[in-house]
Amino acid sequence: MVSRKRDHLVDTALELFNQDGFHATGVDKIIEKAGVARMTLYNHFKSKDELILAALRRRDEKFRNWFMRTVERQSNTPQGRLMSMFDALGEWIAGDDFSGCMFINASAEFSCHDNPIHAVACEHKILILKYIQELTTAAGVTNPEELAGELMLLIEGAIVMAYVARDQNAATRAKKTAEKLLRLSLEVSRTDNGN
Amino acid sequence: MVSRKRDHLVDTALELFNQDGFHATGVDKIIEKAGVARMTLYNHFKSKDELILAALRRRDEKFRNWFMRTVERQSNTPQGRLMSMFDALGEWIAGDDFSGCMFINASAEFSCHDNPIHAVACEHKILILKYIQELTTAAGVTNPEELAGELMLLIEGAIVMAYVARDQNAATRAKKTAEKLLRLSLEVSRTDNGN
DNA sequence: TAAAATATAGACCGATCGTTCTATCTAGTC
DNA sequence: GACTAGATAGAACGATCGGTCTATATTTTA
Repeated sequence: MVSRKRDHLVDTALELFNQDGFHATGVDKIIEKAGVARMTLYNHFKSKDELILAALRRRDEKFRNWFMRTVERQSNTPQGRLMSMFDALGEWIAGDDFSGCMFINASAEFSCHDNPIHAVACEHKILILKYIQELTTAAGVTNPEELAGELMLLIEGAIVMAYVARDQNAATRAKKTAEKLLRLSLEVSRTDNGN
Repeated sequence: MVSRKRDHLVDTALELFNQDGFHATGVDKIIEKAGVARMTLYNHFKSKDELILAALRRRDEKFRNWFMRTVERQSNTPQGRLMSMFDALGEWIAGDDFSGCMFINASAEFSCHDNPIHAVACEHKILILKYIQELTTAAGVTNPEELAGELMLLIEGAIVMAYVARDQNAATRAKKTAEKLLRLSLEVSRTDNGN
């Protein structure tokens, strides 16, 4: 049996970390909100850092699942899905509980690259990038990795501008730009085939 | 006379905040590294938050000055300068003391948008964007605001990918992408003039 | 129903947090 | 040389931090 207390603890911590940050969220607040005894936390996790890691891993799983499912529900073609990414992005950003990207935030608070917390954040970004690469490859462009890297820059940039500078149009602008870049990649692709 | 103690305090705090983050940097560490008495800090600043604000304001001033000076030294034409932005970006990212963008990091730790600290971060991003808009306008494209917004996304995305995911090529990729977008904007511009 | 595992409340730990106070000392001004 | 403003070291404040311990209660499993 997988402990429901443990799950609930991770979910609660996730919410608080997302809202207020990692250092700013004390253990006391977490156990109080979770309605759980202090020792229950420490029986499931060696330390607060371990709880942070567990929360980030859950976040990674939930977010990527939601992202991919949303993208793939909105469109059936690879090209369409590349564009749908930015609709999902916009939906996320417009949500009430949007507090930026938890992994960017985690990296900000745990700057040392050797820190496992930073490593999990790094891994998350790489997994997102890999997913985009799958889509660009399926779209049949000749430079799938290049295009994926470009779209990744747009996504991360939009997250930052939406969160830090409260730019309401960040996702829309990113999408428009992505359309231009996709079109360029397809033109190159067509040219190559025509040779 | 402007207090040198105060200046030194701000510089020291700036360095520590950049390295280790805001919550993780205690007042004790700051005064110890600055070689200054505790009350000297509290005579110049009402609170740690005020010191954080002062540090961020100095960072904004120093960074923007360095950025604009570097860009304008490297090229004389508006178009060249738009591209030079990404060389400066790459130089910054490759530096030993690169710990991501302090303003993104500050936003991560002080998530509430009403917080003056978050507000300063927001202002910084807007000022950078305005500078890019000046360059795109001078470059004579028909969509200067649009292009500036696009380039801003690329810059912020590159910062994030370089810091979170340790992407060594983020600035280079951003530059290549920027070249494509600039070319598109110039083509549109030429087309418009030709009508 | 007995045994084993898990959760509970709450006291307690030492460390650190940001902040204040005091009393002494140093530097610059008249 | 007297006065003033600023800086000093260091004790002390209450609050909170992450983490441990214990003794009791609840649940799960056999």
